[in-house]
Amino acid sequence: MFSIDIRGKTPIYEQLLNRITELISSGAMSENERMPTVREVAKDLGVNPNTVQKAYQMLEQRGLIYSIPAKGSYVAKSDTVINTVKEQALARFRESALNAINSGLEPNVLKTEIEKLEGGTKND
Amino acid sequence: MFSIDIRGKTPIYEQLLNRITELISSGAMSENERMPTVREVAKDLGVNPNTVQKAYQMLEQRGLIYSIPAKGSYVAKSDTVINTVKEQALARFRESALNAINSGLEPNVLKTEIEKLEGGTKND
Amino acid sequence: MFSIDIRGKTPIYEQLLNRITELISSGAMSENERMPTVREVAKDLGVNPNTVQKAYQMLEQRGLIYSIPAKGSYVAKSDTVINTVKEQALARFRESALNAINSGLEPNVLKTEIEKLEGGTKND
Amino acid sequence: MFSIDIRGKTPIYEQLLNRITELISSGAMSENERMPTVREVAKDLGVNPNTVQKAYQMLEQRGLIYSIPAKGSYVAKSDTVINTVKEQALARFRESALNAINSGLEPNVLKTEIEKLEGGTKND
DNA sequence: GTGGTCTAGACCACA
DNA sequence: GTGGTCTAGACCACA
Repeated sequence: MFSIDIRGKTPIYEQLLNRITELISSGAMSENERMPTVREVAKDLGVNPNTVQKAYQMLEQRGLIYSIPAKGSYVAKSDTVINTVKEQALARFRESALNAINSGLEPNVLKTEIEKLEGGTKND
Repeated sequence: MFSIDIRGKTPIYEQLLNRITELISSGAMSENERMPTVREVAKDLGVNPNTVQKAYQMLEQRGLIYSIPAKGSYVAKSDTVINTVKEQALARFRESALNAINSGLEPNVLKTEIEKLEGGTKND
Repeated sequence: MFSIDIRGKTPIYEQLLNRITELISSGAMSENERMPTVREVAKDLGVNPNTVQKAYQMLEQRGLIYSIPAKGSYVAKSDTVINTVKEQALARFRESALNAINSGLEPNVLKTEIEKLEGGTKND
Repeated sequence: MFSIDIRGKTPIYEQLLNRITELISSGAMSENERMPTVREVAKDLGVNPNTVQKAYQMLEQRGLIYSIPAKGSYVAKSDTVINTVKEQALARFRESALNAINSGLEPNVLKTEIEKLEGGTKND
C-alpha cells in the first residue's frame, strides 16, 4: 500500500508522512479521494495503529488530508499547502546540492544525475 | 570556528561531523593541517566537550583525521576516503532530487537551482 | 435549510443542535411552527437520518421542540428553557472572552468587536 | 503546575495546549525560559508522559516552544506566531459572541460581562 | 467500523 | 536525565 522500510533509522511515522505527502503533492492521489483507514494501513504494514494515526494527524494538521471521525480520511490538497510542501522539497534539494558542491563535486555531475532521474521516476 | 545550530533537531555531534567533513573533502582544510583541540571547539561553541570528542572520534574512524596522542589532531585526507565521502554526498543529493521530482517539481527547475549555486559556493 | 459544515470536527448532530437552538431562542422560528421532518433534513444535508434524529431527540429532551407521533415536530419555546439556553450561550461567551483576555487581547478590542456585530447580525 | 481538569470532555492534551498557549502568549512565561520536563508535568498531574509529550510536540510544531533533545524544552515565543494565536482567540471570541447575540442576548449585556472580567483575570 | 484519546511500559540516541 | 518513538491494548463518541 504505502511502501516503507521497517528497519532504517527514519521513524516509521515520518516515512509514512513523506511518502503520502509525495503521492498527494505529485497528483498521484487526487482531491477528495478516500484514504485507506488507519487500521488497514497498520495491518498492511504490520505496524501499530497509533503510529499510522500519528502520520495521518500530522497530514491533517498540515492541510494535506481531512478526516471525518467515524467516516474516514480524505485527500484535501489545498493548493497553497502543496506549494509550501514543494518549497520545502526544494529547500532540502538546495541544501543537499550545496553540500555536494562544497564536498568537491562538480555542478555538471549533479546536472547529469538529474537527467538520469528524468526518465525513471517512481509513482507506484 | 565551526558554525552550528544549537537549536534544530539534527544532533550537535552530527552537525560538527558534517561541517568538518565538508571542509576537508572540499579542500578548505589541507592535508596535515592541525585541527583545533576538542576543548577549544567545545568552549567556542558553548557545547559539552564529550560532544565534540564524539565528532572527532568518528572523523578519525572514517580516516578523515588522525590524532597524535599528546600533540593533537590533524587532517588526513586520504583520497580513497574522500571519494567515499563524495559518494555519500552524491547519494544524499540523488535522494533529495528524486523526492523533489516526485513532489511535482520540474527537473529543469532543479538544474536552474544548481546553476544559481555555481557562482556563490565557497563556505561562510 | 440548516447550514452545517460536513468537514470540521464538531459532530454533525451537535452542529444541528446548536444551529436549531439558535434559531428557536432568537425567535427566528416561532412557537408551534412546524419543523422539517427528519428525512427532509437528512436528504437535504446528505446526512444519515439517524444523525438528524439524534439532534431532534435532544432538542425535544431539552424542551425546545415537541413531537406529535405521525404528525411531526413543532417548536415549543418554553420561556424557562430559552432562558437556560441563553445562560449557556452566555457561559460560553464568558469563557472565550476570558481566554481572549488571558491571551493578551485588550478588553476594549473585544468590546469593539461586539459593536461591529451589532449591525450585521441576523443569520444567513 | 499547569492546572487541568481530569474529568470534563476536553482532552487532557488539549487542555494543556490551551493553558500553556495562554501563559506564553500573555507574557506570563518569558522567552527562552525553560519549561518543566515532560516527565515532571506528567508526574505532577498524574497523567501519562505520552499525553504531555503530545501537547509539547504540538506546541513546538506551532512554534511556541522549541525542544532540544536530551536538554529540555524552552519558550520560543515568535512574535508572528503569537499574533496568529491571538487571531484564533479573537476568532473564537467572535463566534461565541455572534452565537450569544443570535440566541437573543443583548450586546450591552455582553459588554458588561467583559467589564466584569477586566479586573479579575487569572495568570497564576 | 471509524477516527481519537489514553495508559503502562519499553527502548533509543544524545548530553 | 531528556526528548522521541513505538507497541499492545483499551475505551469513547459518532455514523
